[in-house]
Amino acid sequence: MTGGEGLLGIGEAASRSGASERALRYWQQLGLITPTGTTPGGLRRYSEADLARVARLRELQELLGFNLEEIRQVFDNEDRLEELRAEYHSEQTDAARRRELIAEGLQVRSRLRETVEAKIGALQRFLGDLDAQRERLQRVLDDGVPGGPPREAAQPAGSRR
Amino acid sequence: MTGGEGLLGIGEAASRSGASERALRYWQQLGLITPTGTTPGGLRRYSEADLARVARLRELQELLGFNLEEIRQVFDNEDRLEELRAEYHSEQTDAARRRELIAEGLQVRSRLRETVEAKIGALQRFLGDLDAQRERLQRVLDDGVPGGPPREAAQPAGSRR
DNA sequence: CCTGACCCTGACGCTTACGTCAACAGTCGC
DNA sequence: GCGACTGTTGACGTAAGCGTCAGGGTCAGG
Repeated sequence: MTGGEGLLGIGEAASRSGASERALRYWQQLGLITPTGTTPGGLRRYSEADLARVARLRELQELLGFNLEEIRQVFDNEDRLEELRAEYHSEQTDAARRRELIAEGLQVRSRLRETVEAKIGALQRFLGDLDAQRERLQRVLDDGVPGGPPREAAQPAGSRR
Repeated sequence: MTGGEGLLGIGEAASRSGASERALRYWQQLGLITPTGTTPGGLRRYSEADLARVARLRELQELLGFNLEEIRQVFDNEDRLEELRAEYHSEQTDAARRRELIAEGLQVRSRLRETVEAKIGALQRFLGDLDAQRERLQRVLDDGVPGGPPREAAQPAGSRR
């Protein structure tokens, strides 16, 4: 076993997360992924939570097409929510303040939700166009290829209705 | 009016498509967008069809997150379909051959369809996670903020079930 | 305490997708 | 056929997001 505790060296963290060591260091430089611990000698030690954060980063990057600056904003939001949760748990936080905190958490998620939904909508329009083309070709095929030729012009999505 | 015919100079084409002149030239260099015509002096002249192709390129780029190489492949497919359509209309093409051509057209679209659908699926998982978080917070809010604190750990999508 | 595996910090390189500028050429209305 | 505008081809610049060294330091096992 390599880890003195449950923490991983950067090599293991890299291979488990699928990212490169260079990327992990770079993301740390940007303040995106900070390893939970460091050895006295200055070696990075990653926790499972760190790996989860890496996975999330890659998801935002590849699925949503966010750049690292946008991802930083998302992370800032989520880290803010962590703070809120901490304050939420504090003894000297009353019910009204707690409602505020939760409301803010909801807002942050709602904003991200809209972005995601817009993207899904666009992709679905795209898919709809594709299906329309497919169906037309399929009909021509089913009809035993009659005189009616398949007409088509490559056009951008959103052309239905 | 600028155009001798229905064709546009690169400036007009750029401002109408929303792309830059530089981008149009660059895309042409990569073989992605070739203006329909050129003047005897070598000036590019863009047709409406060219603009549609530009719009499609930008869609693939921004919506699907494809890079120019991937877009080139999509365009190659579509251009192949154009050829197929041309052959389809030819007099000396018999019914069997036509069926083949249509079948190939369907295949090309099906492949692209899968890519798009995978992406939509991933985004929907993402959205589902987001909604789950929202609902949990909302419930806590509706329940008048009881003792049960909102538990949460930022985790990658695909964690439902 | 020593070796081998792992890791550190610069620092420069590279790719994609254009932006920008220079120097020159084509087009069009009058 | 001239001026104003528009366009052309290089060529170099740039920004993001890392890759890839060099020249060391760290750590666990024996």
